[in-house]
Amino acid sequence: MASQNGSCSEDPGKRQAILEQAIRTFAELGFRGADVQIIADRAGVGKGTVYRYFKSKGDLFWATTYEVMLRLDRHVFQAMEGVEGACAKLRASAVAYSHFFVDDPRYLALFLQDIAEFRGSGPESHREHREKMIHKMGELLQQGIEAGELRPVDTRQTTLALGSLLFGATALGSHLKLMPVARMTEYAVDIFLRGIRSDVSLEAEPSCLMESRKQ
Amino acid sequence: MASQNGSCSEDPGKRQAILEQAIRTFAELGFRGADVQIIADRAGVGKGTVYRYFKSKGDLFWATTYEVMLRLDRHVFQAMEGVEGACAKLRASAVAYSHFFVDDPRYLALFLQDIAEFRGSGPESHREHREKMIHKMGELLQQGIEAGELRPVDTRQTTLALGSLLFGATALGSHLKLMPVARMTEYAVDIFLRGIRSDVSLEAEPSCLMESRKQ
DNA sequence: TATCACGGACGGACCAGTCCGTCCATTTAA
DNA sequence: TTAAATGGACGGACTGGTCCGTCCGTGATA
Repeated sequence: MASQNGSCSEDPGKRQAILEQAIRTFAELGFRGADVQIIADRAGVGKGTVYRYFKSKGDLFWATTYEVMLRLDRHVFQAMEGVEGACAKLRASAVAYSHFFVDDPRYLALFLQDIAEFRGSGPESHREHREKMIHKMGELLQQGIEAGELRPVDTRQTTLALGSLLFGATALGSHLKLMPVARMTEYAVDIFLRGIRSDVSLEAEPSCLMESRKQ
Repeated sequence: MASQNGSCSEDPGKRQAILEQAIRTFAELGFRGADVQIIADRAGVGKGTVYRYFKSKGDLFWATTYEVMLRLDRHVFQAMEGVEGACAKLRASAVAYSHFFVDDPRYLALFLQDIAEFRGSGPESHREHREKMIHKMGELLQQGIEAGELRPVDTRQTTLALGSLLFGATALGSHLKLMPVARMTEYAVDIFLRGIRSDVSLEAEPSCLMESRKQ
């Protein structure tokens, strides 16, 4: 994923410019559809220069998905700062997650490319980072359980289930256009939360789903 | 999606053979990676023959995704036959859904191609069929609500949320290989069900998630 | 002048869709 | 019943175009 460097001196600004245009171009045209020449043109460099900073087209692609992973990570965990309570934190993370992809659909396109084209394979670094994010979410759940706000669920499985829900809602929602993604996500997360909340917590603060019973 | 026919006589068997090999090849190599020549070779016909049965490579691709949609539909709704109760039916459909893609990963690859490459666009027929499936699931939820087994949730939104969960669990699960897909799906659906079950139904038949409280 | 980052022309591989000659099944004529 | 004629389904060579990765000439810098 990293630039292979060798002995040449590299300009981080130029590297970043190429990366940024790669995100844009891969998202628009897909991995195969994206001509490296276009990325070079957009970044204002020659094609040879692209190959100086990145070993191959594939390498460049991995660098872009890694970059987006980092951005998603920052975005989601920043959104949880200052929020109190496990349920509220989870909801905040879900909202941030869906906004991340709705605000910039290129990111979603890139992730889908990754999965569709490369079956989510990719360098070890990607896997490691993913594992780190899963772990962080797991800890958050654990705190919620210890605080009595959540039932004692399996934290890893629950994290993966929540991740699946968010990914599915975002991917399907964005593409099938059956309903606004943000609303869809919030609704789905509410159901999910009601499913993992402790009964005590449920009585204390009924979810919006409960309210619909009045209808 | 349909073969454009014109005035030539067509052999349904040959069409089916081409379609079958197209599923296989698109799944293995992706839309762009799949050479029509390979599909032709595998189906035991000439390349020209492929273009006799399908207007273009894209047309052939739509025909394959439509075919898979039909199979998924049959598979899921067949699994619900003879099952009593809304929750049990939903669980059965979820299990069938995940099995459909786990048993034949080509189907998942095809769907992901569809979303990644074509942004879920595609002929009107696809949209219509999808809408029909959503409607059928919605009716099922409605029956569960009327029977008092489920809380009075919005059936369409809930269907979409469940669909998102299933899709996400299958797609992420299959590719990230973090956990067996079937187990992941069952777990996620249990959480989901607990979130939409009526309290009465919950007391009567505690979900497996409840049991984990004993730990 | 020597060094080196850089750009872009180029080689070669690959592929969608077309088009024409072949071959087979069916029909007509003897 | 056999032989010739006809039409159209079929195969695959071919064309026009695309795109990856390399390599070499150029211009900036020290």
